[in-house]
Amino acid sequence: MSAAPNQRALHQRISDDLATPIRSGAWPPGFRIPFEHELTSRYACSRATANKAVQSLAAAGLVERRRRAGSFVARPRIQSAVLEIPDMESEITGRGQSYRYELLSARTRRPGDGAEEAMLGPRGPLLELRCRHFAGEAPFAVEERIINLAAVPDAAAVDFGGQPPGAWLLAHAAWTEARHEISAVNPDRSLANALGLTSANACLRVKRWTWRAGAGVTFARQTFPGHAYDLIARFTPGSS
Amino acid sequence: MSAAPNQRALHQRISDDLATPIRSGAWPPGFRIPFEHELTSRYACSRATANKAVQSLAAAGLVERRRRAGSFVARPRIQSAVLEIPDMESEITGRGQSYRYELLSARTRRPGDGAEEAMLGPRGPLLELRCRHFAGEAPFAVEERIINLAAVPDAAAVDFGGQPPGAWLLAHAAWTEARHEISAVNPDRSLANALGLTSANACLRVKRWTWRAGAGVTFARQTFPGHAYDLIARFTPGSS
DNA sequence: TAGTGGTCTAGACCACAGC
DNA sequence: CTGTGGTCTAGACCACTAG
Repeated sequence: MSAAPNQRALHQRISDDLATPIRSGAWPPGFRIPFEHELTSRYACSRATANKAVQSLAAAGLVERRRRAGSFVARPRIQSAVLEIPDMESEITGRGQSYRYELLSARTRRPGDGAEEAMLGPRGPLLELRCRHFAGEAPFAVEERIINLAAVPDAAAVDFGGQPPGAWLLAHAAWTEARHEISAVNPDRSLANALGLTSANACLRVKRWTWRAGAGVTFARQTFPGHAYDLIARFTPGSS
Repeated sequence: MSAAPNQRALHQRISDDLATPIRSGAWPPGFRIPFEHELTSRYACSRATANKAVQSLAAAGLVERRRRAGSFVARPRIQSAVLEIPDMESEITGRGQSYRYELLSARTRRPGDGAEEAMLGPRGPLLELRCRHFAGEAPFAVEERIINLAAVPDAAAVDFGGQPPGAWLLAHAAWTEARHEISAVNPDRSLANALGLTSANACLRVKRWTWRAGAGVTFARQTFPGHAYDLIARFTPGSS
């Protein structure tokens, strides 16, 4: 006995056994799941193990625990979901299309007073890039990016004609916090032109700021033709 | 000794103490955090407690654990973020604007073969609603909704002129799984009219499907004027 | 007040990956 | 082979709350 998890830890098995009827709906919200002491006898385990199993369900939002009362199936709340933000290249190749990347412009400049870059906080000289991603022959997105060279000095020497800034940054600039804003916009003339659209065509815009240790690392504004791209968000309580 | 967590559990304190230098960036990705046995002596606790502290950081994605090697600060991966999906009313009142709701149409019909409702799976008679949410005097969103009466029979008797379907469903129809799609669209004439726009104005569209026990509960398609609404998504590793 | 979950311990064996 | 994390136990005291 004791640790002998050939396949699956016991606490994991208990947790799965409890999660199944919850996810299937067999145990409705408010249903009282077995007490820990019941689990200890049912599974012939210590209470620490039973506790770990139920705790993990609570952490996943599947159950709510109340002292003296027991643990109860939680009502899913609609307030959040996990948004998948795939890498541009894998998103495109995942659809079976060929991926191509093109640098449109690059320049170094001093920090300005735009609201978007101001969210990065104090910043040094900035590398400003404009590039385009293709899915097959069709433009898939235009990406406008600002890199804070004070936070990522190495970026100044990189040739972003050869690789997308997102890929390089992912490998070379760790961040600790990120924020995204998702909106629908009518592209301005320059953007519409780069995407092969008119400004009457709705576009999906994703803005992303990343910080490290409170200092802004980079800001990206990606614009997708509305007909070409959907963001997917899922919420399955307790993906564990 | 033993359980005496007046304020904060010891494992929580250890976890916080470790998370601080990670989040601040003082400990960079790849940095080896203290071994469990070091924590047991530093905090005068058992290994189970130290383990629980570090485990929670691993669950939050802040650290990666490797046998025989130790636990290391993880590199944040960009692939997902938490999307906040606020309730329509609280979203509007949260901006200091008054909220108003209006039912445009309601009818019961047999299931059809549309792709969106087909995602709900097998379904009985459907309640089809069309309604409008206002922020102050301005239309904020049009919501087109399908409710599977086989899954939520009570909905047939509800007066949705008085309350938005989302609010009623939240209270009366639990779900176990949800999926969202976010896109940018040009509204058709009817939609543009309801929103006080033209079809040249980009709109943000959120589609949401919810299921319970594998059976489709409801489908909602919300359309927002692009200039009026942004979705926000955050990723801060280990919000614990 | 009784009983649930919350937390902790001191020890143990095991699996596995570095060395 | 060594040492780390992974897991487990048998017991304990405490905090909170439902009744």
